[in-house]
Amino acid sequence: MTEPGLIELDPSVPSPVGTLTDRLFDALQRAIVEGEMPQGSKISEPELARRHGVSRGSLREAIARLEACKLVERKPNLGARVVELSAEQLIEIFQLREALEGMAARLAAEAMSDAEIDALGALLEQHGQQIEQEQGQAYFQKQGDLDFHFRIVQGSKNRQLIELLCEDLYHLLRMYRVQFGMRSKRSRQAFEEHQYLLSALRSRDPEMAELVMRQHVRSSRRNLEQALT
Amino acid sequence: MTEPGLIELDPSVPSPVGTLTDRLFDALQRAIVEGEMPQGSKISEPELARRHGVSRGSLREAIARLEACKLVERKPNLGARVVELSAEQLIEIFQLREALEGMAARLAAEAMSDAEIDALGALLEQHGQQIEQEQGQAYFQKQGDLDFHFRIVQGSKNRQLIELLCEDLYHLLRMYRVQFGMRSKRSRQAFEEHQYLLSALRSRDPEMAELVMRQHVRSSRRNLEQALT
DNA sequence: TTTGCATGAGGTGTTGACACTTTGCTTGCG
DNA sequence: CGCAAGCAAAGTGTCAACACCTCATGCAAA
Repeated sequence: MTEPGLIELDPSVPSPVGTLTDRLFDALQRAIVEGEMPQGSKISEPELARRHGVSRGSLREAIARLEACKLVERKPNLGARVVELSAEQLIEIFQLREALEGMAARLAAEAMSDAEIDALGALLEQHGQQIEQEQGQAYFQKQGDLDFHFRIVQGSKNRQLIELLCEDLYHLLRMYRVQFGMRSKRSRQAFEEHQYLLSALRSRDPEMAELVMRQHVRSSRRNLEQALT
Repeated sequence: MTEPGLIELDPSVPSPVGTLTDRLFDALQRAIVEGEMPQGSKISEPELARRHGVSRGSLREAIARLEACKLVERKPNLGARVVELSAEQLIEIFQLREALEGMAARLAAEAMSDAEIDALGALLEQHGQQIEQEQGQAYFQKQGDLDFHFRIVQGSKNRQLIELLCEDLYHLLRMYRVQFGMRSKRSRQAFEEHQYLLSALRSRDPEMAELVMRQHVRSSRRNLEQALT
């Protein structure tokens, strides 16, 4: 009954965007990050495939991508397991971040447009108000922290950096945050450091931007190391 | 006729180590890096599967891993292509290296054992002799350069760094080297810089090690930028 | 001649089934 | 009673076939 040249847009079925494997990957990534699939739990391909109503082939491709993101580990003939998060690995990731985001800040100081920097300033102002009003809401702060770092990385305009941090590492980080229930009390100090970084960007000072960002990430790491021992 | 408890080791059939997808991945990775599959060339799944004598399912899993390594790009319903290498991307990769290997050197200055540092010194001595004798053989030098950097990264003892650099980025780098036919004339200077780094490691000076490594990578990048314009 | 649509071939996305490996349990022997 | 060999069930690795999409070729109409 549908006109052959017309496209049906049914809002109740939210456009099946992308391939089936893509959607599976997104769903599983979210499930793992949110902790719905516990750390170290075994992944049974037949069961998962049945629960999601797809075939094992598609599922296996999605799992392969998850493996590339370091969210699952697979051993030949033994199957896949959700990664086990250790304090050591978290430290290692923060060392990575110190190097990568430091470089991102350095590049951003030259590559970001004035408009982007202004938008970043607006975001920070908003964060400041949130801190004033609801000091208990550490969750939003954490999300805001990631937003801030996200924009710096985007501002570097370095595609390698962007993909590496935004499509792999940040998901891992969110997973740690959710599962360790991390809600640090340095939100005020972090907010100040963010403002220092904004100043460095406004001054178009790459050296200073990198220095501040590295110090910022390093402080977070030290704070973690203390909390984890 | 074979003893049930004995394992047959037939040298003519070089031990089918790992899964079929693993071997396919290795073979394709090599083929792409060596340039046997030209940049930007389309990958026809049926044809490749037939040429390697495997099914499309296994091949697709291997391709998915190659995509994670940034060696191929895939668009839904359009298929996979070998990546196109651009000068801009190469620059971006060197910016990544500056940050990552700088951090690796910093960590290595504290984490490497004395024995590892001594072995590194021996390797450098060997490189020095090669430079004296056969100055035309830039190929071995390049391989040697990668060996050197490889050991530093291993020495950082940071698993995230090691996997990221040694299992993904260095393959991309080798691809650029092979396909751009890069044989720089800074091998003597690079050799000197390697020796400075060794000194910093021997002194157990993380700050200095990072500084020297970053300067080293930055010099390579500048040299490239000049050669590519 | 040019534009537009239909049609076919090739290729990708997805599926269900088969073969081999691992694992836990059972069974028989020391 | 303990232990090793073997057996069965579940799970992974691999394959061949089906469904849908894309692109190119050719035909028809303006």
